[in-house]
Amino acid sequence: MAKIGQKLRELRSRRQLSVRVLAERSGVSHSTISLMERDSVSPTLDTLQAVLDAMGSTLTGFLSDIEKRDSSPFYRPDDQPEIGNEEGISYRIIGVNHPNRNLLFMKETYRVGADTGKVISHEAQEAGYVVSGTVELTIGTRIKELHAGDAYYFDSREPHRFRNTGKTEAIILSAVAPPTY
Amino acid sequence: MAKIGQKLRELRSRRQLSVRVLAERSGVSHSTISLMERDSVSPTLDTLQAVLDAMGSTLTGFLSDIEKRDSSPFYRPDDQPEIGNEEGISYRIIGVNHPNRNLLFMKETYRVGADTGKVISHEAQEAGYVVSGTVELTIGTRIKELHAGDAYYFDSREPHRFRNTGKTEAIILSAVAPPTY
DNA sequence: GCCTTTTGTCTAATATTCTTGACAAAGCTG
DNA sequence: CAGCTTTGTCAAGAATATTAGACAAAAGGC
Repeated sequence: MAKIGQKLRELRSRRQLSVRVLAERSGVSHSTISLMERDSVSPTLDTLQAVLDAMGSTLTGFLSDIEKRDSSPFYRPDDQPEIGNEEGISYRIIGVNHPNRNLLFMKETYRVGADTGKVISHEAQEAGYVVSGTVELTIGTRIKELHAGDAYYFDSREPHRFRNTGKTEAIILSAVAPPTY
Repeated sequence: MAKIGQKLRELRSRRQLSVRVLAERSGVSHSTISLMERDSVSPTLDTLQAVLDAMGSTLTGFLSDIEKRDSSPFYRPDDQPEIGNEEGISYRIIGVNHPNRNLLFMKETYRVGADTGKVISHEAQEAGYVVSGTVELTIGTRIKELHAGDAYYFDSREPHRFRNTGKTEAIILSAVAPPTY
């Protein structure tokens, strides 16, 4: 359960509003507000928005404060969730907890023979560094085999393809921005 | 109902995840995800967060995109919600829709005789300009009567008090930053 | 002091979200 | 084409959020 109660009450107190006045102004019942402030419910997006509206706040503004509060800047392996799906390819994200991220940083792992196939992404730029293994990278019509120490930087709009052509697992550290992701 | 469905589906498609895979990974049932993507429910904060987590996204990042989409930079009087409470005093906020606001801009209206009483705010700075009317402003131990054209700038930590000492309604335009508000 | 109003919380009933399981359509395999 | 898997959606029940109303405690008013 997201702990938004305290912050919610702070906002209300600062405005010197009673639970009931805020209720009437937001169109949400007084009991719901009371419950929310004590973290005994996980409010619906709509009701939370209604309450924040009535106080001149926004979901984004409000939640970014909340998320900042319990976000650590350190990420051990366990804190790097897998976001990919493809067979034999792992994308582990660094910085999940960062509220308003404008950078997607990942650790990519390719099994022997793994292949992304042709990919065309949204508008963004992408850079990476091969930590270990061998990866054949195709960008548009250009192909190159990259080894540990090699790197790349391209526009995600161009069709691109990663393929592990080596005999061992390949590891890449990469960054994408902006992360409309 | 907040229209998050489309964006949610975008995120999922981009990762080439099926509804069911995302369901398993997030711990949220497949049907719920389907419902969310078609905007037929207003999800709970918890479930939305769970789904976003599974895709390496965050509430803030996700919602700021959503709110950006339908936020107009223009605010007519009707779009300037009242956020105050005190008798005879109106605080109308400019820029409610702006997702990640770091400035609180307000139009304050004081009826004849209206008085805020002594106020001590959180850490912030505050500036304002008297548009019309007469306002007696107390900051710490300093008192001054301000008329149309006069202005002020002080640290919100200092106890302050606004009082309409004129014979007409007084109007102030003010700004506070940061708006932990 | 006594009355009234306002404060936040709690409870029972209602409305909504969420889940489990079933369904048809589309894609794949042979 | 038949059979199998995977796709997203739908329907009924379980779980949870939300509401209306009652309650006690605190705050004024006189």
